[in-house]
Amino acid sequence: MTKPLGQQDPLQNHLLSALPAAEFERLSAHLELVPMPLGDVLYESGGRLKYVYFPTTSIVSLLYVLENGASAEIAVVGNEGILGISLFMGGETTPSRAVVQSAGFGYRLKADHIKKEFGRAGPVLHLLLRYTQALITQMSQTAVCNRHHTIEQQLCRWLLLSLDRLTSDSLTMTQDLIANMLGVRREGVTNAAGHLQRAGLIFYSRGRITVLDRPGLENAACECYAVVKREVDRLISDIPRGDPKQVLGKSTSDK
Amino acid sequence: MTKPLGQQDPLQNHLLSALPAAEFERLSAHLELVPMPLGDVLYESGGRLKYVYFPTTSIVSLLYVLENGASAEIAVVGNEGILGISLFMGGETTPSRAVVQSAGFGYRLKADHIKKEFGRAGPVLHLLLRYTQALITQMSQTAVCNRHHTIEQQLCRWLLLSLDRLTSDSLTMTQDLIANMLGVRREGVTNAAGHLQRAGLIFYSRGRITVLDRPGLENAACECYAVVKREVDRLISDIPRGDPKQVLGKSTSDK
DNA sequence: AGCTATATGTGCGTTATCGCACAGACTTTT
DNA sequence: AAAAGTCTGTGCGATAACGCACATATAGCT
Repeated sequence: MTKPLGQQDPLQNHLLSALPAAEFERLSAHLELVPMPLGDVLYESGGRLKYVYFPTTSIVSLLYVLENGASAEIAVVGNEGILGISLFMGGETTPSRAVVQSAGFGYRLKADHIKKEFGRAGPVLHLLLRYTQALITQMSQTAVCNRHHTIEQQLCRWLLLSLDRLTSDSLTMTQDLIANMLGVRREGVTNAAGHLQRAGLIFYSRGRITVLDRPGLENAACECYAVVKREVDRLISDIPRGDPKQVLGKSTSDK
Repeated sequence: MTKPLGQQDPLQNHLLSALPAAEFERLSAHLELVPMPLGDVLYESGGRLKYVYFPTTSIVSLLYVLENGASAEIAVVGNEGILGISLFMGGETTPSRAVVQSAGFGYRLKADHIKKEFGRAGPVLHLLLRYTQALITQMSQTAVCNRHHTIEQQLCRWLLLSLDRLTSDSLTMTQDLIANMLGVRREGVTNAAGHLQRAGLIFYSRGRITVLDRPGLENAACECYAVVKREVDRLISDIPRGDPKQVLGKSTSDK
């Protein structure tokens, strides 16, 4: 299911691939390929981080867990991003938990290395901050979405966000797990998923969901998906490899 | 109601007051005192920012607005913070709107100045990033809160967060406006507020809310308030004036 | 083939919130 | 003093999601 080690490449991660060659070389010496199995907890709420992670073929959920055990996903991070931003933001810890939602691989980098690199105040810093802003957008949009949209709309958004971070058009995830991510009942997901299946948008069976009609699914999703995607594209994906001007965001600046 | 100009001081803002003297001197030459009247829109969704704002006696809400006009507050910023983080994060714009929720004053700084200061990669950068992380916590906690807690719990959280950013124990805000902030119906707020009043926790009348029993209110609030407060304290307030070591977050670092 | 885990389907009463309509109370204006 | 505007209270049916209980279906194991 997951690609063999031989096919892994740090450049599959969009942040790493957007770095100028010099920066990438410096970092790549310390990048360590790691398998990221389903359910793996990269960091726990309040825990001290030892690494940052650059997913390549895996997807990771950021979860907030309440005292009573209830939880909700506040963002999804895949090959477009990085995990462990609190390391370079300066807080060292966060009240969130990071759980691998879709098994795959990623590269990790020791805390010291990312901090040192960040301290150079060069393209790496600027790129990571741009990504952080995209992440902030995703979190905010999730907050609004939780307030105003139905389970079905949110399920569509969630499926699309997850699929965008994979190469395949199907993903391995039980309705029970999805319910945990969305912070709703499993039955609620069953209802919504059943509805989407009867509408011919998806097909699912025992923990495997396949998207049959992507445009239809986008149509059934709330605007939140588009807002998040647009912002990630604007802030990250549109940066061509090794263009430090753009990475620095100085193209229109008046230095 | 609001303090006269003569009583205003940039050091009322916790970020500015946490800066080492040298950095503060450099910035203060360009700080411009501005009144921030109720309802003032500091920036619009997608709009380009000309300034960052450091509130002193005002409170500002970050709102996300949906296509159908529905909205929800994702964070509150007062004298502990700064508005316009997307300027230094590199994105230039955000999909959120910033509205003055409680009239007062603040200091603003031209976009170029904050960017230049940020580019020095010194204490200002590190402090602003720490604050940004606190803001991220607030946004995330809001997302979970929207999912799992009742209107009454959220109202308590909101009141406490707002009060912490004022010197007084009462605030000027109609239930209609609060409903807009929380993204719920006005009647829902009326219900919850009536309940809190009958319980002797607050007193309100035509747009003026006074907290009578703060411990009681904290008790009626969900944990989200405490989580956000703890994180802001940890990341910002606990930094003594002009201790660059702490601001840089290097006290435990292994340079 | 049979057993067991796990995944999904369904029904039903409960609850929180919504949407709407309108009544009362207080403030400001004229 | 009257009128107009604003803020708050209340009632009622509709709806979305919840909590729980249990039925059914499928995959994997022995």
